[in-house]
Amino acid sequence: MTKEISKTYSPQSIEDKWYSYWLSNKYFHATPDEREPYSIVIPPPNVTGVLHMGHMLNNTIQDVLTRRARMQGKNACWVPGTDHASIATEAKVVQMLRERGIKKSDLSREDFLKYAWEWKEKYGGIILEQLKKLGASCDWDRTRFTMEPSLSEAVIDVFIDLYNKGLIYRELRMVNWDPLGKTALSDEEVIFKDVNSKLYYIKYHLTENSKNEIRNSNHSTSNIQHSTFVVIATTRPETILADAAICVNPNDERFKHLIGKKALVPFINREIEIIADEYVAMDFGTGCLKVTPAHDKNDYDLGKKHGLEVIDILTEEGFLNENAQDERYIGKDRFAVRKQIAIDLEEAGFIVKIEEYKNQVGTSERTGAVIEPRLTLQWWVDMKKFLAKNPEVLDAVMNDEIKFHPANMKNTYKHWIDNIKDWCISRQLWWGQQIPAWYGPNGEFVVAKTAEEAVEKFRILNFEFRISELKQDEDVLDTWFSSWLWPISVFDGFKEEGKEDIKYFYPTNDLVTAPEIMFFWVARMIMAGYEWMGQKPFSNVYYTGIVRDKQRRKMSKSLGNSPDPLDLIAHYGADGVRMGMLICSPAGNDILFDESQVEQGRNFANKIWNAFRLVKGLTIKPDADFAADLLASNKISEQWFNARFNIALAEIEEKCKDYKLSEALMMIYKLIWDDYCAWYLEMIKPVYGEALNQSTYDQTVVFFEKLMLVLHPFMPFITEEIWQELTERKVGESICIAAYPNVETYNYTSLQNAFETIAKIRDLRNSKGISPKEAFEIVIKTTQAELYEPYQFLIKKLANVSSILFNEDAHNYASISVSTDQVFVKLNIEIDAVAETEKINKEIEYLIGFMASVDVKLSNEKFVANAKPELVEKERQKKDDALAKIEVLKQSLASL
RNA sequence: GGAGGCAUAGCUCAGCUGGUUCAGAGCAUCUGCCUUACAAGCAGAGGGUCACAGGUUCGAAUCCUGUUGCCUCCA
Repeated sequence: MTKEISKTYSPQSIEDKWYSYWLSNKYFHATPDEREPYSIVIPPPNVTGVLHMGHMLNNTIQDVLTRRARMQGKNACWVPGTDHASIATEAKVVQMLRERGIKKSDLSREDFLKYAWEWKEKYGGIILEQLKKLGASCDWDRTRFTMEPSLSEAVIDVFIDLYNKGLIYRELRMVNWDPLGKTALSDEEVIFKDVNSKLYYIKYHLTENSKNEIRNSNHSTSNIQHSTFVVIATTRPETILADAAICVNPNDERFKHLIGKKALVPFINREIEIIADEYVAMDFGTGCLKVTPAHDKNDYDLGKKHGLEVIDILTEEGFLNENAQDERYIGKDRFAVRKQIAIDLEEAGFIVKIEEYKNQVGTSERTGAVIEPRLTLQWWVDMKKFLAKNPEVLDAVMNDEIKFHPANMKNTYKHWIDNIKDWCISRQLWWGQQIPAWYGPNGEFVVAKTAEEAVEKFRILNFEFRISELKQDEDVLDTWFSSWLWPISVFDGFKEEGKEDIKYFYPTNDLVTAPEIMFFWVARMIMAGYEWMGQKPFSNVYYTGIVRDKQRRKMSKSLGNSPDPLDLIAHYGADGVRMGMLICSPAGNDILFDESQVEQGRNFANKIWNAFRLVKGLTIKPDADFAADLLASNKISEQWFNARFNIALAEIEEKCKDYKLSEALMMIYKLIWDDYCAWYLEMIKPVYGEALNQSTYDQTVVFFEKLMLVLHPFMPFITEEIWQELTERKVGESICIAAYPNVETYNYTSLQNAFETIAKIRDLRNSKGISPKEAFEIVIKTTQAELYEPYQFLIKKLANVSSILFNEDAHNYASISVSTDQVFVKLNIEIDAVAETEKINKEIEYLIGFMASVDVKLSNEKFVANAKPELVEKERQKKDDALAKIEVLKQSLASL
């Protein structure tokens, strides 16, 4: 041994060393060539984001897939990049400015964007640097950003294209309004949360006229109350100031006489009519519904139907405006008003009762603000029309042209597609692609790429405007309106020239993402793929789970239960963290993250490291220097492991094909730890101070290399380190681009009985408290000595046995059963004959019972008639084996 | 309210078209070992009426029905 290898594996220096080696050799850079392509586009993280555990899981999986493909000879390309995340980033920039004492409203659009770009240059892309620590084998030369000029241009072109195709329209509609972000949101960006709130029962007095009319009418049947007021129930008492009507069900006997009468809104005494519509549920609340068209989607529809006035009492920040009429509330936040008005109503005697109530409120996915339905002019994509034009969007998923893993996600996808709503794509923000719509002085508009083109388009419509008269739409597009183009735009698929990349790498192979963005992103990429490429964007979608803590809570900053991935890597090494994340995270399942898993990963790395120490530390001599029986025994060991390896490799490939990566990794783990380390290395390891024969050593190194190749996609760093050290490598060689092993033919040698004998002897030693250093003599009673004879050397070595005899007298030995045979062990302590007899009798008893159950089956005519013949044969075999076993046991009894 | 899913060892999960590769794996636990690659280790062991109740079948963890509990998505 030339140099000392440390006893524990220390990943830190090794990881940095190899990552920069990989980068400088450009192993991850891919350009089209004659090989089969393999491509993945990264789900672009927010440009200002930092790496969290979800990213770790997601990107580890992508890296495993990419590295496997690369080693399997494909031209693998994993495209990294970031998303401009309009609302999230803008919110961060606004906050940064506020901390510096600058208000967004005091800035011009241009100045604000200058600050935003500065911020992006400073903090953007940190996350990509962090991914390098994880070992991500992205093609960094291809790093893209959704707001870089060429990608933005694609977004604008796509908008114009869709507009020209009649798939985009502008309309005044009720939208989800985020009062914090001061922008509209799509339905997908609204998260519903359960809240405890109160249901207020509020009196609305009837007008004097109405009261008189009721008194004078013939409605005085017994079930009519002659109240002078109606009672409504609401969870949002502040919105009474925006009420436009009260609505009852026309079939509701309690209120029939009130229809057409008028009531007064408390405090402001606005007269509102009592109208009738079957929409009102008679059994909810009081049966009287206040109608507030400006602040509720359903009320808006109801108001439209009945021609009601829309009274909007909220500002874009969610404060009450002049329309609220009551001085006490104007200019105050809606939640403050809710509290105050409840008190005021109560004092003024308008409150009948207040109940505890559980309901759901929509909140903004990005800012967390409670959503207000708000009537605004927005841009929409007509999704029904879009899907009618592209039926493949649903079909491809349903017929597995695009395969979802796990497959049950298909149902969710279908449900969403079947119930699709139009997509609100305009956002009242500045950070993003500005909508290419141009307005003339009187509100007339055209959609055009530039002001010049807009002038031209207006001219065609017979409007003569100068550029200075035109005003571009203030809004930007939804972030997802750029990310849905990602698999196309990262390969410059919208450009006229330079089509090599898109032709070669599109459609991509795999997409790895979280299930919660199936609608936001996955579905829309599929739409974009068929609309502009006429092809699916990817063939497989792997949905990862959500990373939770041990108590199943989501990892979040506020709970403080999310470890910093970089700290974990620093502690345990990237390989350890990757292994820990993947070892128990089947596709679609949430992963319950616990640091002990990462510890397991680190321990595994250490185990491999020590196997490496052993192999490197061996002294080697030519085969000629060794006895024939030892060489033969080593050959057997080699043959056995070779078989094990190939069997396992076939299974691993099967699992990977099914995207069952955690199961594949578990198999590799056991292959290395149990088969290679615990069995194989122990089998061939020379006794202390002696050498190993050359041919076995060579084979042992080959096995080790193959194991490193198979493990490399999962644990890239340690495998590279060992692979480089196992044998001489040329400059520029790397495991990254080494060929992945293929399943080869093998001779299977069953060491089953030998292994069982070893295990049982060890157990015997253990249970009797005998030191492993004490050697035993054993006698094997069997009719199949060939199952043991060739492996005597192994049995002696691994179980510390001094001599093996076959079918000799074994009086006063301890006995153990191995398969259908009986092995007798000479212990240097007194055998308790009574206890031994009892043990054997128990075994016989069990076998008799077992045989009886087999007999029941075999004597069942229907079983024999219906079951597969080989199954019946198996049952017969079982019976024969049991009989043989009983015979052996009886003999042992006799010899005691 | 609608849709889908899950329930197997203390924990996380495998168990394909029903039948000895059917009750399995890893971790955790327990016992004994510092046996010169590794105590981040070695050698072993114990743990489950496969949620409950029916049904189909010669045979059910597996198929069907219902019940209960949990989760996810949508409204």
